[in-house]
Amino acid sequence: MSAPDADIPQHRYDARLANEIEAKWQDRWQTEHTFWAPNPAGLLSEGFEAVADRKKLFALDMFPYPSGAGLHVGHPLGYIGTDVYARFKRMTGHNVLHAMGYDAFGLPAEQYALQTGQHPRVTTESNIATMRRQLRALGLGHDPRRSIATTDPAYYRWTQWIFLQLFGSWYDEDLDRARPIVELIPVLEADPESNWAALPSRERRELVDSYRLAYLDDAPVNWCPALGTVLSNEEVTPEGRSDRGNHPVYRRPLKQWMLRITAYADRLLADLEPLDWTESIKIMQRNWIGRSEGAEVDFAVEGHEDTVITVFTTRPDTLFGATYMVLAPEHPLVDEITPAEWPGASIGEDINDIPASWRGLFGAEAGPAEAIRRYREFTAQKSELDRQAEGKEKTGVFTGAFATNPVNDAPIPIFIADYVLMGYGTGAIMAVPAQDQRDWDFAQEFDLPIVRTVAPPEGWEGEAFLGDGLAINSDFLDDLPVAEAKQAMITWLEEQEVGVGTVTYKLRDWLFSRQRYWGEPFPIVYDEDDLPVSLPESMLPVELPEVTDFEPEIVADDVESVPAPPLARAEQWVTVELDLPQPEWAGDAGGGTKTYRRELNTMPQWAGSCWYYLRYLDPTNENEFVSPAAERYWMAPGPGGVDLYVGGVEHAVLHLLYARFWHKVLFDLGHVSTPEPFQRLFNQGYILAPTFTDARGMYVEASEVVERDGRFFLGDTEVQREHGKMGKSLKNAVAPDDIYRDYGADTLRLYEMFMGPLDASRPWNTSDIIGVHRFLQRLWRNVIDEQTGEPRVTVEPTDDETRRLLHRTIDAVRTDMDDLSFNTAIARLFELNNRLTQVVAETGDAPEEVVVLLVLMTAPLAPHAAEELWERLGHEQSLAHEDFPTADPAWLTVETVEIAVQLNGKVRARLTVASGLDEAATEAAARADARVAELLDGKTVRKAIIVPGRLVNFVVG
RNA sequence: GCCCGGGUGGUGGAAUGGCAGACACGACGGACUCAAAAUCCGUUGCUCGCAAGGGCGUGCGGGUUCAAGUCCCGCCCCGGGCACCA
Repeated sequence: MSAPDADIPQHRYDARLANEIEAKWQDRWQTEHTFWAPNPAGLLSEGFEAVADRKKLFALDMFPYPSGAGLHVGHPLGYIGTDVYARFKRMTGHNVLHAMGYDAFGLPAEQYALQTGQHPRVTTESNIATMRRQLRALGLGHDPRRSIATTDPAYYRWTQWIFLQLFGSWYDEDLDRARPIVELIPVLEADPESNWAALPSRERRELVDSYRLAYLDDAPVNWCPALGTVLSNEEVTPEGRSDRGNHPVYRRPLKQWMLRITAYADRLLADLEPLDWTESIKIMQRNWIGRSEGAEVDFAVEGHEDTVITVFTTRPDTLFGATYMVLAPEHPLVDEITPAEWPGASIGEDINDIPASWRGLFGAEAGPAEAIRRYREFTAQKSELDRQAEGKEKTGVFTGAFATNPVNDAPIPIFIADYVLMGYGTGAIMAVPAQDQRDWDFAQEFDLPIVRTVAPPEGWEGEAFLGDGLAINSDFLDDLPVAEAKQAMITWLEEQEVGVGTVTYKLRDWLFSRQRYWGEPFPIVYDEDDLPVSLPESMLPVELPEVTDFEPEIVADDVESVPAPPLARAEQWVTVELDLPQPEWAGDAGGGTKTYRRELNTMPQWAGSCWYYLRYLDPTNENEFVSPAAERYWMAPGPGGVDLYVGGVEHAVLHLLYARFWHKVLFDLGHVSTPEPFQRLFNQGYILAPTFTDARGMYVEASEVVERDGRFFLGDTEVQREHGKMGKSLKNAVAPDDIYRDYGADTLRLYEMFMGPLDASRPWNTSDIIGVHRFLQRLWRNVIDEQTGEPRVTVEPTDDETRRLLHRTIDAVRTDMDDLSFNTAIARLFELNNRLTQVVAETGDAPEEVVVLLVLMTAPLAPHAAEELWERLGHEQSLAHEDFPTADPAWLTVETVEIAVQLNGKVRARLTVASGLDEAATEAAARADARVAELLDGKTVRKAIIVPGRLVNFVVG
């Protein structure tokens, strides 16, 4: 770059020429529709006959959010990987679908609107344009007709339609699948408990609503009054404040839309097994679903004949060791069971009969109710951070009530404590300190009895024993190992009707509404009874109303204030006159034109990304979300689903779980033909880069830091180097545009693929880029005369050795490409090209038989340069659909091989022998070698290990 | 704390239990050049040795095996996930 232009040959492959070539081919691919993937039928079927006999391949990237900051070089790693794979598959007999769309709803555009008054749609469209430009410059082979944005009404119309499918169905536990809601009515009619026939219309609707896969519930949400919105858990800091603005965030119940994902817990778990995903992602999903087998046990409360407290336990076998009980502080039965006075005090005995610690931290004198009230106050104001900092420190308070242990009728005290969570199991536990460490810690703190019911191993000096052992102190369970004891206890509980074997999940139903503007409106209105009514399909899409003021309604910064979603500001839109048909089963309610109130919440950002891959299949269909023909063609063959899905591990749980859930609902309702959406999932690594922090620990702009003698400076101040994921927040982003400018897009593609295996994170190092750039330059120079720009190839056959390397390379590159091992594929191409460079140096020309195949092999990785070489070699058509080279088996064999000769496992000599020798011949050849004979001289060979073609190991005495 | 990944030259990385370090960057030497850049050729794990040749070497300590980066056991460190889930 520093040399004067006059010194550079006009046709050298440098950044200038690369940019020219790249712009040219990006235009040609666009005008020639090179990457249009034909559907079998319908609007996008043009050209299908030509590929009808090919296999389909659906390669997919995780849906990007078009950020205003533009891309950095870390973003496209996965996109390049899928593009290389897609191009390779296109050259090996596949009809390849590869497209890119934009997950464009979401908070950043809305917050930008708050600051500037610019409508989120304007911001979003501008961001999408920027991202399209940056991705186009990478030469990605996407079908441009299939590029969609979630914010497009023609797209979110179908997101709303899918919501209507969820709203319009229920989960049949007997058939273990979702069914249309109309099929619920006969079930309710047949159920004597439902009393269906006698129910008035409103109660029928409420009953049916309680079965829907999309239902309304009072769910606790992260409500931030200062920002006027709910926040996702990710947007709340560990201190319980808003990530943006540091405002207080409160947990408070609000009526919210919920999706019944828990109905699918078992299927989401079981169907994970056969998928071609990494085990670690499967484990993360399994943990998130959190299936636990155990039992529910009913405990009677002393003095309250009609009250039972149900606990969930995974260890019913330890019931004899349950010496107390704990409820979550907010458990609904707490107030009911709490007596007016501490036991003992009421009959004139000394209040001090109850250990002081049981009576809580404050307010003991005023009785148990006050002690509980104070404890609840104390736990409510504890932040998440406090709770973590306290670690095992257990707090709680005695309710004053006792329960009866059903196995031995022993009275056991009932406590409340914040180590029991209302959100899991039944919100109540039987505490077994001998077999549970948390219960042990609590028992120590509160001087509660500990009864071992599983014999710990000899010499056990630990506290709670969680391992397997024989039951003790457990009457009819004694001497049974844990698994058998569990089963025996469950049988007993069920016989006595005081418990039942059951399964519990950590997975919660999905809170699906947000008090935001920039999201999909719900296709729901409310009638005069405040019950939800779905809008008919013909009214879709429900378009976002235009508002000019995005400022949320700032209300008092306290827990009680009621949120007003931004859509409430669209006053003309909020109410609507409609004549909506009532379902027959709802009886005589409604009908006729009425005033309805619209749902003012919007859907969360996950909604659009739950099904975008299906819309890629048939993006312009105005009658269906996807045509059955297109869906079956691209999704159904083989094991079913997307053939390759590449994305970051940050979506290991939420997106992948939500999308699988929606897919299963659509599957149950007959809209898609496979139970799982993504057959093969591949997680690409991150691009890391050095970060620099100043004395205050703040990140400084990495590009402005200079190194001097191994130390780093920003101006005159020294800064500390660390490493982190590349990104705006760490101020270490490298823009792809800079790399295009200095080297070209092919070099960037090749570098990102060469850095290391696709699934590993790797540090960005701009100085390494020159290596892959040199490869392209050398390849170019081997094919093209740098002075004239004309090809310099010969039809003369090459030498046998080069030809063998050529075919070995083809063989290896094919395997590597299939395995997504692009870094080793590139290394193979380097080797072949280096050999070609030697041949050119020796003979003055490049043999065409090598050049043609090398160019084709390079094409998936560096497509622009390969296309240009291909054209200059005399081809008129793009090589995108050419056949990838096939190795000739005749040239994969070698005449001689070098084998190692070891003595006692150490290599002492190497020798060249004919290939294909058997063991005896190999040993004979080794012994015949002079050097080996010398080594073996005077030694006794006790054993000889022969690995033909590899090595001989003489074990000598 | 629990559950996953991962520790290989100066650097990124490569190796179906069978010759550790392919390929690339960097460094060093050479050719070309007035010179530099670019390009091309060579050397490059550490170490002892003039050499021939030897010793050591894949986070640490053991083990299995004719043979271990790879398999087993016990640790250390780094990255990620979950976290009072009964």
